[in-house]
Amino acid sequence: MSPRGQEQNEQMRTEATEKIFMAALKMFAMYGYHGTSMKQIARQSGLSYGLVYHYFPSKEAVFRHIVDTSLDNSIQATRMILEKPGDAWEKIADLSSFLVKETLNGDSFLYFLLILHAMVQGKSIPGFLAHLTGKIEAYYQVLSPVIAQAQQDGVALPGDPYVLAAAYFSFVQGLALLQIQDSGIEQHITPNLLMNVLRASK
Amino acid sequence: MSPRGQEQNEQMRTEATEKIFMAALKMFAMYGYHGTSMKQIARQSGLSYGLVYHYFPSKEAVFRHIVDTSLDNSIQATRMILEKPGDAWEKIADLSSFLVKETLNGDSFLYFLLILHAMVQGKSIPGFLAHLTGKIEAYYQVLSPVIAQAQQDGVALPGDPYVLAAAYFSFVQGLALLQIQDSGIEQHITPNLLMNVLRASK
DNA sequence: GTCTATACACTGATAGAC
DNA sequence: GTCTATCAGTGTATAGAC
Repeated sequence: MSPRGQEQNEQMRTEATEKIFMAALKMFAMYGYHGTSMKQIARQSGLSYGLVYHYFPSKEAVFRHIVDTSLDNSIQATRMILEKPGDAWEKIADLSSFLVKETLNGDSFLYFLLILHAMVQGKSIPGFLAHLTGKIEAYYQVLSPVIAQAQQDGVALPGDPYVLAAAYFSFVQGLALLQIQDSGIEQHITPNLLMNVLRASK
Repeated sequence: MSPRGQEQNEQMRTEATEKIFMAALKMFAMYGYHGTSMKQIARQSGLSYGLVYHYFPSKEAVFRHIVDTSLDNSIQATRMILEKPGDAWEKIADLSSFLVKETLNGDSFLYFLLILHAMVQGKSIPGFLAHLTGKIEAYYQVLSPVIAQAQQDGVALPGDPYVLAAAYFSFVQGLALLQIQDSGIEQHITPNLLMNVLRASK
């Protein structure tokens, strides 16, 4: 049999995939699917070109994996914030704070940038956009019941909670676009401004 | 000299460039810069491959021209709406109505899709993002004085009008993203929802 | 598991006939 | 002005040595 233990083998495997994941996330988030080459990913990861193809069958498979994982992580983080105790509007305030501070300026900014690229370029990858849209709708469904509660409390706008959730996340994506421009304006975006999309008029 | 009259020559020229423009707009708006090839543009325009290069020196030149023209048209349309008589909040209502109805669902939807691609892929075209950001800031400057007036009227949120203008247009771009998903939600977005980003709390 | 070398299709751009 | 043919470079993916 192999002189390497099974667990050591496993470790090499996960280490390599982790390196590929981080490199691909960075490159795809910055330059998009068509703007990134497998050569760039290999170089960024520090591994050889062929090794990337040892772990992933194609460039598209890498992209799908990165996008799926990023979305799942984002949804999970959102779900945890909304599941904490407190009234509906407080939860929305917490989420908005998280999104503006942590996500738009912090480390997980790459996630939102990646989703941006995925949505915009989804049409050119057959079957991808439908898959992506399904995942994003799961996002809406996490937020909409909280919005419905806030409506009952009289603090959120009337209207279909699902539509409002979609509008809210659209605004978040729009703010990620603002971040790309790097004009300094994004520093002045407050959680309050984001919450305004959902706030009742009077 | 040439058997063709000068004006006839001119007409062929403008006809061809117009065809290239429309084809490139459609392709770039749908598939982005890196996702579109010159072959596709030529095919879509109905002209030959070589002729595209007769009118434009490079793919990048085509892209820059399309993006610049689209942005200029959008800014011009916005300026015209905001210059009409009426109080500040009415102007914002008119603009929001225009953006939601005409732009996000109408023909000029391609413009916003194109800008989306341009911003997201701008990093991979040297010097392009800075140029683009400059143009978009002109956009903000058209809207911000109207917001300032609405603040004096007590109907708009307090805060830097320029930042609010940036947030407003970010939301519009976010809604264009929603349109890409084609889930039907975008049909339920109202001008009122868009205006909510700027509306005073109470 | 890791690497280098290579096959093969496609892309941007050019040349040159008409 | 319009077209086809072609070049040089790059991209994805694979083969095969270690």
